[in-house]
Amino acid sequence: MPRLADPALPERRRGQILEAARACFRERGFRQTTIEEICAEARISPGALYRYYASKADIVAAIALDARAEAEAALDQLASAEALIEGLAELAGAFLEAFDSERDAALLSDIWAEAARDPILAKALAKRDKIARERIAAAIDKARLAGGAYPALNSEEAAETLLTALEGFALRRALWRAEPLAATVRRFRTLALHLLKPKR
Amino acid sequence: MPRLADPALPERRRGQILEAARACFRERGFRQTTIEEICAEARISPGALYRYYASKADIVAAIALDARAEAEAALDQLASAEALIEGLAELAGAFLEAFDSERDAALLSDIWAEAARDPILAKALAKRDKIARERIAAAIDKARLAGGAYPALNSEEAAETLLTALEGFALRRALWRAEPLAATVRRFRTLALHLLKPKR
DNA sequence: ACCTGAACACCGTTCAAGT
DNA sequence: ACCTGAACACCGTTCAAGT
Repeated sequence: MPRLADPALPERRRGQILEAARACFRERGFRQTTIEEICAEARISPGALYRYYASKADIVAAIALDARAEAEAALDQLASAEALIEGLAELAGAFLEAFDSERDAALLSDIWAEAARDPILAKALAKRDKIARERIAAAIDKARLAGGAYPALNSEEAAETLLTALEGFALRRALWRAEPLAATVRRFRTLALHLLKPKR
Repeated sequence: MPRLADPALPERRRGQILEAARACFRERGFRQTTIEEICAEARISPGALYRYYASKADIVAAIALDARAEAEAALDQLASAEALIEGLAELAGAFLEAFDSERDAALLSDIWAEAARDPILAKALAKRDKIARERIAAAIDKARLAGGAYPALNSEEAAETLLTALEGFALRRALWRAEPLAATVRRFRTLALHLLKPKR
């Protein structure tokens, strides 16, 4: 009987559960998959699962934040990008791709629905959103010095408008998946161009 | 015992149920309200409710389509508007307002989450979306003749981008409700201006 | 033809008991 | 300290029985 438990166990279990949940959600969507199914996939009992996550919603929240973090890796590229517009287009591509596999589409709207009634998740999303907004605004300000953006532009506001449109595009793809991803990126690029750049 | 039943009854019952559901959703959100609560509010039994709606999801779908239809009344104003940009701003105001009361915020994301897995609802939303897109594109084309829009603009695509951003703005308000409605409308107006108008 | 409401099925969560 | 799995609570949906 060890006096100290394996200190890595909790993290391992949480990862194990999240991986299983992701697989199930992808297969059947958030509402259709049961805790029992996640448990089976993770080879763990319900009681054990609830030791590591307080609720099913808590599991979606964890997945949601992971997915956002992944998409935001593209923010780094933005800072070092030569051209603002191209950098933004790449950012859009990364974000759209992160939520584009067959079933993640439904996950995207589930996340928002969940956030609408879970203040903790909403706050966490808001925090990530703020980071993205600031980074984009900074990139706009930097580009402006080189004449790559309207001088009079409010960069904070423009950044938020771009993020807003990006979420909107992602949502549409989730529901209707009409066009190839590149076409959506091109639309976003056009928007960014009109919104930010003088002349055209 | 009448040979023919009251032919207005079904429609009356459906309205009665929808009204009750709306009240409950507004109060507690979609997932938190139970069928039993809707039944109590509508003064009807569960069995009777299921005679008129196939499922709880079916009820949200009906409310969703109603709300959209209401917001789209503003499309008529758009056609007759003197100035394109002002017309669009009014349209945005109407749409945002339709989903802006305390609890309708959550309803908005519920609708999308529901549509992500209910093809019937998704199709119905797509149909309404198409109508809005075409009307906006027509307004852009009309304004273009008077020099109110880029000559080279793809009006269909621009219309879709505007709708996309509008949905994105509505979603953000639903989650964070940071700013007054007029501020969001102003953001949307700026976007429309940059996207559509030559010069600025 | 329309309705009632008890019963059913399902699933998220808990907890007494094990090691 | 960590786990199991049966039991509980809740809720969407159905259906036999009424009028």
